[in-house]
Amino acid sequence: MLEAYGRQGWWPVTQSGAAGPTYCGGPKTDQQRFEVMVGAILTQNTAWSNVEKAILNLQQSRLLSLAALKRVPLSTLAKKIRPSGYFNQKARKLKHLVQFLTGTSIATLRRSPALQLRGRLLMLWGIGPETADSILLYALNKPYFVVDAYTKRIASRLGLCEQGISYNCLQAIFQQQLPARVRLYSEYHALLVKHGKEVCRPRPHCGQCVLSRVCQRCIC
DNA sequence: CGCCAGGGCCTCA
DNA sequence: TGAGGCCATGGC
Repeated sequence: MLEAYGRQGWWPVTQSGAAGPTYCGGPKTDQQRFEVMVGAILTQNTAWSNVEKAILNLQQSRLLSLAALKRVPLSTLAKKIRPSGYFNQKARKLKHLVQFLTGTSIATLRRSPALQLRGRLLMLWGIGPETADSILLYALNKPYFVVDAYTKRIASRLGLCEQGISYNCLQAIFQQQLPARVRLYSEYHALLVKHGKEVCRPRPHCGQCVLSRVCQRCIC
């Protein structure tokens, strides 16, 4: 996939001066780390293009910061993130994230033990395993492999697992087979998303699939 | 028009 | 623990 698609440089973040999101291969500042966490919640079961609209709204309203999100009323926040869907739920989820981050600094979070940190994230209302691992990997640079719907679909079609495999089991399969390196996990997940979006779709385009040689579902 | 998108919570067996 | 309902917008 890397040969076919090239480096993805996830997670996409906005950059002052740039028109759209940029892919710089990981967040450089606490502001970008915070933006990754917000995006991780907004993109739950939602196309990223819709998340971009919501993040742009937040940015133009000067709401894309911890302090601003703390102040803004829930109903106002919900209106701003409307394009990302599930906006009432997601507004509440962002408030819970903000409450969590108010207790510590991002620097402190990055220094704390990864396993304990994951547990604390999972305690938050609105953060499940995928969102927690996205935050851990892409915002805090902890080596957790992110499993999503694309990952499950591709892995099951390849014959690596059953369709109904649990999150933790599929994550364990990847983590047992790969060295625990942040850059590797980041790029691997991004490539799976790219492949799942464009080729290994619900109705797969096996003719253009670079994995067809090793795929059990391929009829070619 | 229907399907799908980088889930998670709640309820009920 | 697992299946099912619910949350909601926008692109194709």
